[in-house]
Amino acid sequence: MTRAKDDDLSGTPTRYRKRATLADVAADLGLNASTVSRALDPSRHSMVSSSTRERVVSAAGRLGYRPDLRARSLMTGRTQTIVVIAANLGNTTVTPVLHGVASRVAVEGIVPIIAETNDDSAVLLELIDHMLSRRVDAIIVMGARRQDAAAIESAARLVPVVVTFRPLLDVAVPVIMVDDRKGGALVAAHFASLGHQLVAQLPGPSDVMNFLLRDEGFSATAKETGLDVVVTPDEAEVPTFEEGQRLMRELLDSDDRKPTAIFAHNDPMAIGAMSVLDERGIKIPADLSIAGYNDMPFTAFLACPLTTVRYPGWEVGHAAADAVIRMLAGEGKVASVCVDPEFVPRASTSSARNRTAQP
Amino acid sequence: MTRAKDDDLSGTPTRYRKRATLADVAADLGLNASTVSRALDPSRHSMVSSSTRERVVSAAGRLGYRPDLRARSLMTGRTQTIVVIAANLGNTTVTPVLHGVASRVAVEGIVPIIAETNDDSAVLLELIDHMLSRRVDAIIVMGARRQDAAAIESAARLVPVVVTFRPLLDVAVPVIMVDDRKGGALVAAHFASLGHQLVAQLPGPSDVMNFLLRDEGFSATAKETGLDVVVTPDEAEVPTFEEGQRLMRELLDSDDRKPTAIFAHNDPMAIGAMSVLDERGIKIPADLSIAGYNDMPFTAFLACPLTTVRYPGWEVGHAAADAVIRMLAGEGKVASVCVDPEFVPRASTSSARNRTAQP
DNA sequence: AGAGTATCTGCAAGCGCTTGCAGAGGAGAG
DNA sequence: CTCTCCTCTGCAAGCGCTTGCAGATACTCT
Repeated sequence: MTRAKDDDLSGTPTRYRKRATLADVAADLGLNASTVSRALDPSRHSMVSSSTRERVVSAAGRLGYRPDLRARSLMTGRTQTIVVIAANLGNTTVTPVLHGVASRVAVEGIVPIIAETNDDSAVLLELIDHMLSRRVDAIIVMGARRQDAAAIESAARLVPVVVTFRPLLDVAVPVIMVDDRKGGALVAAHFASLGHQLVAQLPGPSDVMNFLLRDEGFSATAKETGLDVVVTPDEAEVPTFEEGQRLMRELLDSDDRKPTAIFAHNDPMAIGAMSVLDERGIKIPADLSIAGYNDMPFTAFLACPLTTVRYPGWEVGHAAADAVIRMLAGEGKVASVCVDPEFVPRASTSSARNRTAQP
Repeated sequence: MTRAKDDDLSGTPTRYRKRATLADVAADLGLNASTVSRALDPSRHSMVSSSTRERVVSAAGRLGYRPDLRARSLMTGRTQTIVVIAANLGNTTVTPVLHGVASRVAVEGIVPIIAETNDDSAVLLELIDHMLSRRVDAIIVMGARRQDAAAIESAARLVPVVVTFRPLLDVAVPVIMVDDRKGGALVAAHFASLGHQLVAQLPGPSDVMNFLLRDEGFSATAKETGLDVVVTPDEAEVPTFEEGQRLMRELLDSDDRKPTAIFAHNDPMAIGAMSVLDERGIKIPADLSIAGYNDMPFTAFLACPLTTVRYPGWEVGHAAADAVIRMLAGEGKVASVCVDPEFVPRASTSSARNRTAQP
């Protein structure tokens, strides 16, 4: 590999302009690079006479000078970068979190960069490693599974790290989470209040805390309110539309007693389940009530508007960013945060009273 | 500002471990940093004896050494980074594009980083500037508007830049686009084939090429097939659910003749329009046919499954990444690409024959 | 045995920036 | 007029890495 910058390009039709350096603008003005550096930095403005400052600014503009952030960060020790690592950007629930993060870090002059793991632990590890090599100032992990805890803690010895979106228990970093246990409880309480007696879940993968907690909250409240829960034989490998279909089919095809209300652990799974019910001519909510989780966009406009639980993503992202920024500022002990979800009843759940006997 | 790295942290409760450098592992082994550097780089492996190579690898592991990519890139001239700047990550259509990009660059050992403009030109310019300062190797712009062309061309003099997702005409960089003109034409042809005679559009903002082209394609084919098009008084400022509602209301409330089929320029607008129709008791497709654009997830499971046009996002992303990578490789003239969209008929459009007279 | 050739390692420069220190020059005080 | 102090600029080191070159071994061949 030759020294790419000048050589590689020289023979090719497309040429990219060489970038002006601090030394270039200094030379242009017969100044020293250090003076130019000071003149261009607002916080060191005052060390330079206003006349040279003006000359520097104009020359920098003329030459199209842009500071090289790599070189700068090498000296300052800060890259002014934080990275948020998401499992899957296609998940509409993550977007508000990203926006919450962006809105918090923007005021610090920090640019968040985003990376995606495709929900693959191996990719997560690689990405963490890569970002450490890149010397990002902090990491927000949005897509962790339980087995990732060790890697996260190890990264946390090097830079501030927080875990959010998918919480982890017993991890030695701040966790910014939504109270999914309460979310699950809300759904169970709703089912109970509608008079259901036999209900079931379409559980997401239990190695993701969110789903485990939804299950716990749902089950606990079901017990308290005397709701009978059909144990679902299987859980989704990934919490998707397709897996929702599969689980719904399994439930329908099993020899178990048939529940009158179903709690799908997220909206895509609920919609998958609804598509199966539609196939089989089972009416929602007349024959079967169904609730989802997350309040995805447009869930209000499905064939049957979906009862769900709103995930307060923006708030979560904001809190997560706030946590890493405080850690960056040297604040010693940064606390974990738990945000409340909000129940959103719609038409897909209804009273169990006038239900016909099970087929 | 003091030298942050060591000083700032020293007094605080949280301490972050100092990172091992090449010099550290060299010192540990009594070697020179250059030897360690060579031992750790697969492509220069062979310049170093296998015994020292093993010692180096083990010492590097023991000390937790991670190369500093900033410093490396300063020497190599490549950051191995490309950035994709999207307008809005909440738009589910962008995700497949991102995945297409990622899948193409991964094989080059390049990590794509993602940034978001919130569809704000000022933010786009800032972001481009920032990424140039960061010395990213290339930029993929996914959220451009017409007025951004100059800034994009100016960036393109420094690094490879391609424009995609929202194409720009007359911009001196490769454009990877979907043939939205054809997409619009497909919808008009569909309406004509169903026997509609009077139709209308809910247009997206015309300073975004996609919408302009959809309009052109739709209008041209409408003319060819003898379709009469009600001129919509207004266009959406942003192509959202809410603007879809607003435009639909305007159309319904105007004194114009009432169309029997509507082409909303994207799915969220179509869904907004549907919500208004639902409010007013207008049945889809019995009273009014409606088509959207993009084939967002779950549009098949709306109250009325939506006829739409699939946006081949993955293919677009892949092609865009391929273009910048070829530019990076010094390939002179990289061509623009135009990918075909795919028509997806569903239940929201139907024959106009047995339509009642207009109210 | 001596010359020639691989093979391996070290040296030092330099990527583009920041920053402590020192020096030049001018202003103000005595 | 001298001494001090302040303002402004330059010098040089160094952040952590790569890389051309040179030197030191070890190995082959005649």
